[in-house]
Amino acid sequence: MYSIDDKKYPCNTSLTMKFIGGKWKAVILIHLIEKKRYSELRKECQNITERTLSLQLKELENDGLLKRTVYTSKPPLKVEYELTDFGKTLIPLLHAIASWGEEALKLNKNIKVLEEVK
Amino acid sequence: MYSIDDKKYPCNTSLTMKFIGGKWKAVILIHLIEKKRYSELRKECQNITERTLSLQLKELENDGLLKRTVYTSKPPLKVEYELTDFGKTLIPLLHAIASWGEEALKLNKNIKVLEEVK
DNA sequence: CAGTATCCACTATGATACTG
DNA sequence: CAGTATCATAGTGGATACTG
Repeated sequence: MYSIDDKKYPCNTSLTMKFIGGKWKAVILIHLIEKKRYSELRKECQNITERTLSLQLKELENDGLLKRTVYTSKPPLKVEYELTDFGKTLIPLLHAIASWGEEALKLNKNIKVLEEVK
Repeated sequence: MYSIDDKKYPCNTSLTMKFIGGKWKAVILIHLIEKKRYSELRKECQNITERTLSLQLKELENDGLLKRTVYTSKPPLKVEYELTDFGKTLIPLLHAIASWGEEALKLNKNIKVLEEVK
């Protein structure tokens, strides 16, 4: 049994899910394998709202998985996000997650492929 | 862009998280690498409530990841859960998730190890 | 540009008690 | 034994408008 900030995680698996679970975290992390600006990230994470992206980025930063760097002092701002060394240890896992998604596509006939509706 | 039952998933990664995301799914799945009865599973997934376990199992069954078999017609019931062939394709990923949890334990000093309080 | 503020809906999770 | 029913709460996600 483990705990972080008084929340309990019964096993290694639940510990990992604390970091990458939820609807968006893994998606954000895989896009941040390459350092990226906020606006680029938003375009790539289709459907995510600014509010949600912002909240998730903050959590990931607090969890020590990524680093936020501000390059300008006045608007327009330039902010970049990138994985920390700790975050980088997730890269193989993130690739494995993406690969299984591709695999699932072949095996599960309930998954439909939609056209890019722009 | 993919969809399952009219819900949208923008990439492979989000597709995978649809199947194993959430607080408990990955934990349940990794315990079901070996076929197991409901009561065994409940003991092993510490802290989970019966209601939540029940709901999650139903979702996993609907998603085609596991199979439920009832062995008795009257109470006391004997029910076993096991991975389907599709579910078994997740096994390497589940192991990878558990391994990263162990790794994180070494790298992240915010993670505390609690005694088994029983 | 990179967010925050506000308000709201929906989903997930939980506690407890009960049943075929 | 293996759940379901009921009620309650917390967390996540979303729409829209606004700001340093």
